Amino acid sequence: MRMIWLMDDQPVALPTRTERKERTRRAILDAALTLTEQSSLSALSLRHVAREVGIAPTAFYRHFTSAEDLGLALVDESFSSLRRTLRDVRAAQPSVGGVIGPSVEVLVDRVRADPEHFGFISRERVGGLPGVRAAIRRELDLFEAEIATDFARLPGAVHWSTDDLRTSANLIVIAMVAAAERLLQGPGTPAFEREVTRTTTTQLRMLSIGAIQWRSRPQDRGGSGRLRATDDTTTS
Amino acid sequence: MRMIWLMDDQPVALPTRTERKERTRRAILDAALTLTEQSSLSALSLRHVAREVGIAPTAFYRHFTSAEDLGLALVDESFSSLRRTLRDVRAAQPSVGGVIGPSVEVLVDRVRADPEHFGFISRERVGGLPGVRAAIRRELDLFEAEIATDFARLPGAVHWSTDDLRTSANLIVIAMVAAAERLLQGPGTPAFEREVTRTTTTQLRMLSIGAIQWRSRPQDRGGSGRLRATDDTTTS
DNA sequence: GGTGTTGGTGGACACCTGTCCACCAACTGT
DNA sequence: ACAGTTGGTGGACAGGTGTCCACCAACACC
Repeated sequence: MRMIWLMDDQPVALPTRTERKERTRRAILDAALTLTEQSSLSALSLRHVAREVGIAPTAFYRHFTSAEDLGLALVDESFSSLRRTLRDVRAAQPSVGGVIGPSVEVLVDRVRADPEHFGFISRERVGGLPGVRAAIRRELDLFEAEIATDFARLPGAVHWSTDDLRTSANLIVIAMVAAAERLLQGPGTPAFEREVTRTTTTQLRMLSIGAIQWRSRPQDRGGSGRLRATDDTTTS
Repeated sequence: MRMIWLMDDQPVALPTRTERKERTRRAILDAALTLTEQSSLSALSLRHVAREVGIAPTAFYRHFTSAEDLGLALVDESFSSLRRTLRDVRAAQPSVGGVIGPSVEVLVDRVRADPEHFGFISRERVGGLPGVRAAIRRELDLFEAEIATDFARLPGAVHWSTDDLRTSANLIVIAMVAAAERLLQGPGTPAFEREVTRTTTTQLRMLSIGAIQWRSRPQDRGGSGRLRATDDTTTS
C-alpha cells in the first residue's frame, strides 16, 4: 500500500499496482464462483464474468489464460482451508474413533462457511473440464492416502494389507464427499445440518467398526468368534 | 409396421407414422446422450442435437418441450434397466451377505454395457437442471429405501431403529454410485473393472459387518465382547 | 376420396459467444 | 525525468444460440 499525504495532512491509501491486480483477480474468482452456482464451469461465459466484475471481456486474459486455468485456481482455494483444518484435527486426536466426530464437524462447518467453493468442487468433480476434474481427484486421493496412513498407525495395523487400508479410506472419503453434497443440496437449516452431521458420524463409525473386524479375518479365519476390542471406534 | 407388396411379391416394410416418430425420438435421445458426454445437459445445444439427428432445429419441439423434458426421459431410461435387474438379484438371494457380490457385478455389468446413460446420471446428479437433479435423487432414494427394507427383513432386525436402517442403506447407495463413477472415469480395461468390483465388494462387506455390530450395541452396551455371527455377510 | 392431423422445413429474428487488434493511461524502476 | 511495463478499453470479427412463423407433404381416419 502506497501512502500519499494531501494538503490537510490526511493520509490516503493508494493501492499499488500489484494490489489492484490481485483485487480484480479476486473479483474474477468470486464472480466465477457465483456465476457457476447454477451451471458448470465449462458453460461459464467469459463475458458474463467480465460484466459482473466490471471490466472489459478481454481484460480477463490479463489474469487467466483460460477457463480451465481459473478452475484450477478455484480448486486450490477450495481445498487449502479444508485440508489444513482437517490435518489439525487429526493431529490433535490420538485414536481413529476420536477423530471421527471432530472431522465431520469440521467438514460441516467448512461447507456451511463456504458453500460456493464446495458446490463448485462437487459440480466439477464429475463432468466438466478434464484438467479441473483431475485436479480435484488428486486432492481427494491425497486425502484418502492421509486417512490410510492414520489407519496404519493403529495398534495391530501392521498386519493389514495396504489394499484394504486404501479401500476403507476410500469409502470414508466417499462418505464425506456425499455428506458435503447432501449439505449443499438440502435446506440450510441448523436442524438439517445437525441431521447430516449425525448421519455421517454414524456411517463413519459403522465403517470403522466393520473395517477393524474385516481385517482381522484373513489371518484368523475359522478361529473363535472373539473379536478385537473396538473401544477406539466408539469413544467420541 | 405396415406391409405393402410390390410387383415381384416381395413384402416391403413401411414404417407407420408413430413408428417413425418413435424412431426420431430415439435418435434425439441418443444424440443428446453422446453430445452431453463431454459437457452437461444445461450446456447442450439444441441445434447440435438437430444436426446430429439430421432434422431441422425446430423439429425438436415436436418431441420434447424443453431440454429438461429430454433430461427427465433420459433419467427414466437410465434407471429402468438397472432397477429391474437389481430387484431380480435381491429377490433371488435370501441373505444380505449373499446379495452383495451379485449386486456389485450387476452394477459393473450395467455400467459397462451402457456408459453413456450412467455418465449422464453421474453428471446430472449434481449441478445441472434442478428438475433432472431432483428426479435422479428420487430414484436413488427409492433404491435406498428398498435396501433398507431388505435389511429390515434380516433375523434380529426388529430391534434396529429405522434411522439406522436408512443411514446404512444410504451409505451403500453412496458406495455404489461412487463405484459407477470410478468405473466411468477410469480406463475401460477388464483389469480395472475387476479391481473396482473387488474394492466395492470389500467396502460393502465391511459396511454390513459394521452395521450389524453397530445396531446390536444400544441394547447391549457393556455386555461381553462376544458378537453376533456374521456368516451372512461373508458368504458370497 | 376427401379432410384434418402431424412430423418436418427453412428462413428470419435478436442476441450472445470467444478472441483479435490497436490503443491508452498510469504505475514502476532506474 | 524518462522509458518500459502493464491492466484495462472498445470495436470488430465470424460464428453460434433459442425460438417464432408460414408452409408443406404425407399419413390416418371416416
